[in-house]
Amino acid sequence: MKMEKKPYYITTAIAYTSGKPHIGNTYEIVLADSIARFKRHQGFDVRFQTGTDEHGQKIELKAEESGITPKEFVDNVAGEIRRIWDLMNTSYDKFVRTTDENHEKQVQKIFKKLYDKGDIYKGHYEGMYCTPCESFFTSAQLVDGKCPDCGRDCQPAKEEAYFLKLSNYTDRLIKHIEEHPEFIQPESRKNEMVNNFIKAGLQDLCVSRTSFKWGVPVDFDDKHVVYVWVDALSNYITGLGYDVDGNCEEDFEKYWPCDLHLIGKDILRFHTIYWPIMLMALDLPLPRQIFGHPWLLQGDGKMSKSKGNVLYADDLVDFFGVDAVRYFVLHEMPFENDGVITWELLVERLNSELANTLGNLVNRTISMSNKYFDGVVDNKNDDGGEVFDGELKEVVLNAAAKVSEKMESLRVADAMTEIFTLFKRCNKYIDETMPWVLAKDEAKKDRLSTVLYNLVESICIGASLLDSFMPETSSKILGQLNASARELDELNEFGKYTSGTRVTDKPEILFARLDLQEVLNKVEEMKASDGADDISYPEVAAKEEITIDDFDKVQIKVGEVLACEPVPKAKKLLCSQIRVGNEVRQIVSGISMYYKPEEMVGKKVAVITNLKPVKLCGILSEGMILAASDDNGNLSVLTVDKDIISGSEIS
RNA sequence: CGCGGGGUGGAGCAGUCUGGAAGCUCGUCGGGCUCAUAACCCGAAGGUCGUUGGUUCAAAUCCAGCCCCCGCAACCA
Repeated sequence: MKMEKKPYYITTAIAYTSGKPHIGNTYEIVLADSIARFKRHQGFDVRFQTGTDEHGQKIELKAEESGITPKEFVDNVAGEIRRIWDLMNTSYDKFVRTTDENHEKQVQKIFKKLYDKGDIYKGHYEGMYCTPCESFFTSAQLVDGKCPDCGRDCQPAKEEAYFLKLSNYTDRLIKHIEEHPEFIQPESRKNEMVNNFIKAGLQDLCVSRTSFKWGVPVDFDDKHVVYVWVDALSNYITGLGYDVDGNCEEDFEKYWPCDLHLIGKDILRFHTIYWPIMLMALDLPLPRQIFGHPWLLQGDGKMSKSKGNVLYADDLVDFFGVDAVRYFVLHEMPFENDGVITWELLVERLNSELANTLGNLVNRTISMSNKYFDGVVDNKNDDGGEVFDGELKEVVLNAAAKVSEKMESLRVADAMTEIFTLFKRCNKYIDETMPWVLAKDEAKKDRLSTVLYNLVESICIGASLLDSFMPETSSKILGQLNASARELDELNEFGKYTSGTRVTDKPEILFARLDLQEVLNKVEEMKASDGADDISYPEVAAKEEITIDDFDKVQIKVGEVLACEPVPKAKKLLCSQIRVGNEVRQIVSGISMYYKPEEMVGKKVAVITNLKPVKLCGILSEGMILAASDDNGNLSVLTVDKDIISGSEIS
């Protein structure tokens, strides 16, 4: 009788559809995919869900800028995201969109139910409000009492809003976390959540907005739309066919509670506090585990278009192939700390592990089989009286258990290391047994055949294990060996490869070595061609028209920088002494990221001289140096074209 | 004293929770081998584990102070 498969439900966070996902976003889905695939190999009935979060003001605005409807906008981006997920060969079972009709309907019902239960109540969101921007800010966010976005005045305002009451459930949540140590992973994050947020006292969560329309409407109060969290987090249950009224689909009964929510560390708070509380309010069981993975950073940390170091999955795939990219993000990411991805590192990994260790192993094994036995791999059971076979088999037969052990604690990178240990052992075995020497001795023919059989069999086991992480490579290898994939529980037996099978006579190179310099050159070319048709001029919101009299209120003069030094304790500020005519002013400017103090000295710059002095970081600033800046983090101070005496008025 | 993360051979990291001979990949040097994708295998050099002090028979690991780096927040007049 066949055992009923145990269900296993894994999700990624749903991706926000404000733009094309970069390699960091892609990391999460690949990580989830490797776990999902492995669980399937372990015999679980896996449900793997991902999707897109498509509502919100930002999307409403972006769509407006592009002159299309929000729905058209998110359809585009969601399609793009799905294309990349598919390109990465991820095996999700369900792609949920928060604009799905069913999702929206259930979100409304969830909202209503929580309202009826009293877990959601109507209140007021208070803060400083900028009318033109339709945005609330806390007073701390304001810049000199003005809107940080547009610089205009803000008024204290109250907006009607619905709130999720958290206090009803915090005790239960703390208890749950304490009783389920595996609930929040990695563990270092657990303490952060409990100590920093839960025990510090939770503020009720604002769950509706009236300031934009692109969202799920609150059906009993049409001024409001449901704000991000109730909408987005619900996807984990609506995607399974959850129904508030109890008419849930079979999938929901089968797969909920979720076994693993895989998310970025930045949204751990929402998943470990608000989401469980929502579930408690709905009388649903909590997910078993939430894992906040680290971030994949690019190059020297910051990514910016001007530096050209934003990496996208599809570009990387063009260069290296899907599995090399999967290998990189899965194997080169530290478990808890952020990882770094660069072209240099990718090339290095590709060459050393994939091309040298794995690709070359498969290639040399197949070549020898062809050379010595016309491709036929026979097990003659001749160990040549040596210990090497036993040592090889021990490593090979232990691999599956070791991989499983690592995967149990979600140590995906370590699991892959175990597989490569197997392949490295195979390379060593070749050196130990020296098939080319055996080939010269007719009497050693059976031994030679056995050696090659052992290699092929070992590679089959390794390739089968590799399937969860690099599915395409796994099937390529097995294809070349004319072998079929094996399930995990078949990997603890050596000798399942059918003796007498013929391997391919045309071994395909699995991973070609790449020359770093060539890759870097191509990357430059790519950037250049991207840049050519993609110069993005800064988009600066137009200000209202002014008269010459308005302009005349501003006094600008030429000032010569006499001295300049950094402001202690301030990161961005430089303090300059500037001669303006016959006076010397002290001016503080936020330019230290772009100019060294000594570079400033001697420059003749444009200075606004009749600006009300203020203190910045405790230092008096009597004016302002004019500078231009773009969206890509470049800044340039204005200087005079021909030499002219300091103090000259600019008009 | 804003919040957080980190400082381990030339580079990138693991090990830190649960003290007990300092490990992995790349690079360098030497050797072996020629089946293979200038690949593979073996060996070596190279680290007072940021710093100071404490606990201990024993500290990269636990405790306290300090220094430096990176995000975020704040200062971009």
